[in-house]
Amino acid sequence: MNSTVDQLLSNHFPSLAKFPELRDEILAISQIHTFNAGDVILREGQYIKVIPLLVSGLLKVYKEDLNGGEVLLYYIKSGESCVMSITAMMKGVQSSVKGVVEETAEILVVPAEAAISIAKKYPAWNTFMYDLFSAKYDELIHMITTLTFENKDVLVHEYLQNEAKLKGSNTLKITHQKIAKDLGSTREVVSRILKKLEHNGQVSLRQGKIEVLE
Amino acid sequence: MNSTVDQLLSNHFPSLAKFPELRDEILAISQIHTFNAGDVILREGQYIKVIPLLVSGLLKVYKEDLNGGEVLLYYIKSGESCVMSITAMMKGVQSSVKGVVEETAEILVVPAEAAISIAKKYPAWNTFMYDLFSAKYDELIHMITTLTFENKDVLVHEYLQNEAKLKGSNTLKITHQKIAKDLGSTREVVSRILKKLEHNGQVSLRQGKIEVLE
DNA sequence: TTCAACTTGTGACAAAAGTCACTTTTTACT
DNA sequence: AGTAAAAAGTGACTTTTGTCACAAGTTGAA
Repeated sequence: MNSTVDQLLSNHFPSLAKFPELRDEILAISQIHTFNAGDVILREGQYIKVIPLLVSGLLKVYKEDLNGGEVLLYYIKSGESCVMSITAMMKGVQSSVKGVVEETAEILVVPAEAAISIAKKYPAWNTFMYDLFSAKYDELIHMITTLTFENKDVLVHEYLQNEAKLKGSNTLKITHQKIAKDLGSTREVVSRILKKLEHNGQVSLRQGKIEVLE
Repeated sequence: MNSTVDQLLSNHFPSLAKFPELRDEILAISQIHTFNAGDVILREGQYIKVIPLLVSGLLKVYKEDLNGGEVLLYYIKSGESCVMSITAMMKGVQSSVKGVVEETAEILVVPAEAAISIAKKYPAWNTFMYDLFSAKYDELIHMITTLTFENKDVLVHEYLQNEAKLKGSNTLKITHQKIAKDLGSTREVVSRILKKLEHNGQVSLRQGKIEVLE
């Protein structure tokens, strides 16, 4: 029984699934849920009751600003979990970020208490988390260097390249307004940068659609 | 024997020291070293051979830019360790950041292999690391929101407040040039912002010295 | 097809940040 | 006291980013 979840775990979280006891324990206490694009699965100020293991789809993690703005911090893709949920859970504090489903996501949901007990028993779980922490640190630090040393056109370009890579398509269905919101900028600024990128042959623009050429 | 290190561990890392076996294991394999202001104890591209536990003093962690610039990412203070060292060590990759001693630092040095084996045996070690990861995440994310939503004057002001807090004094011995370098900006820009802050009564300026008033 | 909603374009301007060249002040030392 | 080095001030200018107001285009549904 439960062979489907078993397979999902083996396919998408091999570093966890290769330890039979750990795998069995996760299978015993987790449930699979599907969320749709636009669903907000984690809100700022919310307490962490579950740890998500993303089997398929794509999430975006945002930090909200006081004045209604928000910045995209990083993505969570298949085979990953939410580092901010982990740390908030371990400390028993509220989430300081927002998690939004970008592409229909199948999520293996592990109850928080179970995750804590697993973390104590299985080094592999911690190793998995360390790797994840590390990857997200690198992303945050890269973002800081881009914000510090580069102009917005680099920020926009890297955003588009990231989107293309994570969505597995160079043709993005996205508006200038959405890009501006993700980057904490304004539509006009993004529009002008996109025109510049198009002029440089880096993208090709159509209404509601951007093709990433390089 | 070794009662000094024992005390340092108990005083500065209570969450680790309260577990006798863990404490003894750390004492058995760690050494205490003193570093002076200006010492670079971790370089970009360097492999991680030790995990530092900071007993006293203050470190600054920088990300270097291709064009000779650098940004201050966060501080490491007494009772903390270096998260980037931990993650780089666990993954066996080179350091992507630079660690510089800001104030004379006593550091308990744990060999990397020992740290790995400790992490497997003692949940408390991992809990300590999770807390640390969490704290540094918060700092990085706050930096990203400041860079995204605020002007440089807020960045400079927060920098000064941080320096004052971490150094335990509202009178900072620092030049405009140094601030500019830490923030990845230029001296003139920082000088003008400082003048503005002084005009607002938030700081008081003298050559090579800044008093943080609020 | 025709309109309404959404999306993008654009010019004019303001504000913020960076650059350059040079002066003035302060400090530390002979 | 005199002086060189370091630190800070400053004006003029450029570039980048943000803001505002409105025009023009695209799209999908009635």
